[in-house]
Amino acid sequence: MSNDERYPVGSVRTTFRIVEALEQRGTAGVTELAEEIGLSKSSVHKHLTTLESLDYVVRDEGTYRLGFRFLGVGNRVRNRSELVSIAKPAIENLSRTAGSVTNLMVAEHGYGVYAYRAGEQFETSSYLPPVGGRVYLHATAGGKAILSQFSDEEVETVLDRRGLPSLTEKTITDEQALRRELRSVRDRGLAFERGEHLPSVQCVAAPVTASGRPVGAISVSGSIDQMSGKKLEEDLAGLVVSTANAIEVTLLRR
Amino acid sequence: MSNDERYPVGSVRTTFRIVEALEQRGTAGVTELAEEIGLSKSSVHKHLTTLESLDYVVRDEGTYRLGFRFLGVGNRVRNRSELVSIAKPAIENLSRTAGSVTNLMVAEHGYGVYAYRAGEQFETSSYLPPVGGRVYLHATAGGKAILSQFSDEEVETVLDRRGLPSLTEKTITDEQALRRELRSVRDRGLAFERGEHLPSVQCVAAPVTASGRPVGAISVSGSIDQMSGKKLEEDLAGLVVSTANAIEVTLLRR
DNA sequence: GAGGACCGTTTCCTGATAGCGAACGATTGG
DNA sequence: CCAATCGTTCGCTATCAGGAAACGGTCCTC
Repeated sequence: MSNDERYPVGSVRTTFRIVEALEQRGTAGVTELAEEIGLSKSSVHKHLTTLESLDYVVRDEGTYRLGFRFLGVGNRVRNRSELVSIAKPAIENLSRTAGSVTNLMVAEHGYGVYAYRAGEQFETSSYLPPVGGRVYLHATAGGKAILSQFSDEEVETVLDRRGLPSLTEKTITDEQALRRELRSVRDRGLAFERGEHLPSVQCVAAPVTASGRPVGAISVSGSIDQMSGKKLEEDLAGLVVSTANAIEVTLLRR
Repeated sequence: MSNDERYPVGSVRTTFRIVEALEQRGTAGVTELAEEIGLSKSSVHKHLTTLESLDYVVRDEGTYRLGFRFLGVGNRVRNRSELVSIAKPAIENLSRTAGSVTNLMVAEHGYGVYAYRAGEQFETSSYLPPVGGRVYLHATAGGKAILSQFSDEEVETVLDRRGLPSLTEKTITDEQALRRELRSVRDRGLAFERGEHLPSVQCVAAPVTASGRPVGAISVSGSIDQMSGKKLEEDLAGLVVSTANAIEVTLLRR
């Protein structure tokens, strides 16, 4: 076992390597997984047997796949979050008035995670990161909205961990440029995303804070031909900010 | 570690014990978890550190909670399922025409799992099992619809594993009575649930099969005062059956 | 403000075990 | 019909998962 300081229980790391390989492939066999992970067949088999007994993996005629139990855990995590339950009706409203996809993003481990989304039916053309999916904070409107409320040191920690990878030709990859952008976001209370994450996706977001700390961000996204110019920069921007404010007020009154 | 044949990698079982304890509590400390699981504080701490490095757990000021990463895994599992992607628009339609909550249930490890739900806004009063939640097959309309397509031996396997626990005073707890009920469900292609799972919930479901095997069930649920008599037994029943049939046809044409 | 109780964390040790290699049936396909 | 490949089983052994105890910090309490 790789005895990294960060993974004191090596076999847990192994198991989640297998889980993540299964997550990517959808369905896979023992040999296939063993080769991918670089483990012996027998070890992989032991892990799969254990995971199956725990109901996290389903054995289907000599092949394996992840079970729906993960869906249960994931939904429980989400439903326990006070922020999500408060933001849910708010962004559903926002989605209806804006006629666009709206998201709640939270930050975790230096990534942004889409915790909830409404109005998926408005976006049929372009591909959006799935709910629960992790994205880079520096390349998304919601991510920049959250980062803008972080201290300089906290931003530094995120950059050290995740870097500034380029996702499209418009992604901000220079740290000084990002710092400038974050100052502007902080001043306006608004973040825009213009093809920095996905080439044809535009986005506007506002941070949600509780007692001075950022707890998430509200965003509206759409394809580049759906929203631009005044609609994006004024109409949608105003809606996003007022929704974020409404959520903040409700968070206080809980 | 308990050296059960079914859990060849004991520490994986330990880790998921911790995950499930965290899932129930929402947030917990090391000592609390160690007492619950019956493990030493240092071991629990090692597991939590590992899980945090893997981004599945979040450390928040000396206390721990599950991360949203589980939501990502769960959604990926769901989105990979061909049945879900086909059933999704169908049960959304069904929900609108019926004006009720509709569900897609699949069977896993002898339990029923709600894989997808539409029209949650129609049900504000009574509590419904969450999406991803696991329920007993013998006590739910969807579960009985699925069981009705199982062979006698398969039903026996499920009963051996999960038993026939009583959930309300109307739950079927006698095996012979259940077998009779399943025959009736098979004959009609329809299953009803009248307070057998939750006292005030009524439900009607139809199985979805692919090449003779049950792959899931479509159901409509509502509180007892919303649906009963003719509405439940004729109108909704017909809609559920035709939706299930439509899904079966699409499954064939994939 | 001193004491104590509790917390999360770290350290060190040791018996249990995670991972390995090899062998075994079952299945497949040339 | 045999060769290849699959999932599975079986012992073995070096490793490590788990335990006990001590540590440093924080929060009450008196």
